[in-house]
Amino acid sequence: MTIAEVSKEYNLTPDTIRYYEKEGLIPRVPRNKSGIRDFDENSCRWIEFIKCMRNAGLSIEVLSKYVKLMGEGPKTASERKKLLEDQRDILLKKQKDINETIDRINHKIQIYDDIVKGKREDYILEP
Amino acid sequence: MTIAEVSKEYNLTPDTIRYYEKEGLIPRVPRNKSGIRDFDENSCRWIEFIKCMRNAGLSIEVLSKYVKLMGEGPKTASERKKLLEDQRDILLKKQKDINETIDRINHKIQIYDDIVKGKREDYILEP
DNA sequence: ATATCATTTAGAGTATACTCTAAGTCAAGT
DNA sequence: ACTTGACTTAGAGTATACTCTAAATGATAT
Repeated sequence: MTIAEVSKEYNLTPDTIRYYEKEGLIPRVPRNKSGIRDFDENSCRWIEFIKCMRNAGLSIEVLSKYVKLMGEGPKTASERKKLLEDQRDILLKKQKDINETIDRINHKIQIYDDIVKGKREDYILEP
Repeated sequence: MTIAEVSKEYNLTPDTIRYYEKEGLIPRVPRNKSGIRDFDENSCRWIEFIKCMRNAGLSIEVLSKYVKLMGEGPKTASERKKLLEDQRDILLKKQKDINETIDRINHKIQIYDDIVKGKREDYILEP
């Protein structure tokens, strides 16, 4: 698979994919004789995995560290576990923050709905 | 309330608070005769609100827009409602992404736990 | 009166994560 | 042979959100 195909498949620009490889977010992608990347299934799985993690907000630095540990073999398993636990805890916190914010926003939407329908007066400058 | 007190109360640096005011994330804070900010209850409520929104990931640009609309009075109520609905939809998507990622991470943690306990072999370079 | 300390501003600097540019290589089509 | 078009690289540029610096001002303590 060429970088253009992978780009389309995962909706990431070729630049981003190359950047991810350079930063070590995905292990070295196989190349053909002229040095052009030829993504195999494993590379694609990595890209999908990294995209998922990035969508949730994990940093380039953390993901790079994780891939590095993967490359160092079984002896890093417990360190990888710790890293994932830390990131999960951060995501659980983020989940809480987002839930709280959604609730507040929904409450405000309700108020604006009332205002728009003339059932309520608008606020002044209060949040 | 001085900026130092507000900084402590909401765990934001004075620089960040000044930056938020400059970018219009909070309406103009009252000043004393020598030009020093003297945060009243309304300013504090705004800061708490903005902090909550920023924690959930709403951008400076969007929040600045929202505060600007607030300042323009009741006629912008429906525009504000639309803005909040858009942001809520983004947060709902983010929530989904995070849930998916937490599930995947938990699954991996389980696998690493087995590996660390010698119940399973480590993977090679698969995500 | 003077030193100390918090505050103010404008504007420069930093971190993160891309995104673009320029110059070059290579395979395929005409 | 030559153009086209996709790919390559290093490195510069951009967007976002702070964070720091420097110089000035004002209130308080000695």
